[in-house]
Amino acid sequence: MSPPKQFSDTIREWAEVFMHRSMRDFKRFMNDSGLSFTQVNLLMRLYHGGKIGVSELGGHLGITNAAASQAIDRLVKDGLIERSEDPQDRRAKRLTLTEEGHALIARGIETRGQWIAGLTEAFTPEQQAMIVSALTLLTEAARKTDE
Amino acid sequence: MSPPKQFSDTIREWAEVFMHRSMRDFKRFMNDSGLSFTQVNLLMRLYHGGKIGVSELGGHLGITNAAASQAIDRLVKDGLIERSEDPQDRRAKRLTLTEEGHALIARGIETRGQWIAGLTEAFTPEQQAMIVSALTLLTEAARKTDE
DNA sequence: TTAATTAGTTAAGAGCGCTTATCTATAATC
DNA sequence: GATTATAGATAAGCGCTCTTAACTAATTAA
Repeated sequence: MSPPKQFSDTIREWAEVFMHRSMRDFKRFMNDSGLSFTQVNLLMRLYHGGKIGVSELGGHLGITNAAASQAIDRLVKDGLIERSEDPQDRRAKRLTLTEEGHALIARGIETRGQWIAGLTEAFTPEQQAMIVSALTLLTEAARKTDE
Repeated sequence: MSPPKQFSDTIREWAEVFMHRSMRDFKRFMNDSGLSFTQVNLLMRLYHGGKIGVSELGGHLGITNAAASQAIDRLVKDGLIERSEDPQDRRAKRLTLTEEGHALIARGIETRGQWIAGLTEAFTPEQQAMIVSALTLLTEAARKTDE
């Protein structure tokens, strides 16, 4: 097999397996936490950081600011988000994860991490080191494209 | 930093960045295709292969057979799934992706693959080779745990 | 200071996706 | 052949999530 073909095949297979797995993980997380896809998405965005308002958050999620406001409402009631006035601009709201909300997402990420860690257990230390190097490169590159 | 700490940190960071990115990808795919999370999940399961019935499919998705039946109904109407009688057991249904359904999911996987491929472009050939090796190992290991 | 803009909320209504309960049809068991 | 079990579809109903439209309040521009 020629090198470029091997390269794209590898990536495609990886994408297939991991997309499939990711769906299962998300579904499980949604069921366990009782949250919708949009809600998890929203919490994730807040976890990822950066000041963000209601409308902008809705924009990222591809929904109207009305829908975002309602979704946030429910998450505030659930105690996962805190919504307070922005002292700089009293029209705007500051959205932050509560301790509980932060812990919830952290747990989700941790669970996913454990799965990967479990995958690598059977490998030799050399292989594990290689995987760590590769994932480090990919993570850095992904962070850069995150704008 | 001690080696084991570095290992778990690498995995956790990777999980964080890629979970975040995966959510965005799924959301975009859902919006573009006009499908719900459950529907994409369902199509993905069929794409992944293996004979599977309505109830079992629902079980995998964590929903009742009634819900699965309804979801399938909509996908059949959309022309993404074919539902035919199983000649072996006429109570059961054979569920298969139509050409259109298959192409839709393949396109989603392809898009994701392109993103990864784009990430690696900036790397040296040696780094790319390492990433390919690492992903190959991870893909194989993940396939094994997929039962 | 008045007018226009911006951030967010609220209200009404539509549709989706889920549940339980009921139903039909086929298959397996006695 | 009669009973029981299984696969799936259908119905009624509930709650969630989205939309558009109208609203309040704060900020910016004229």
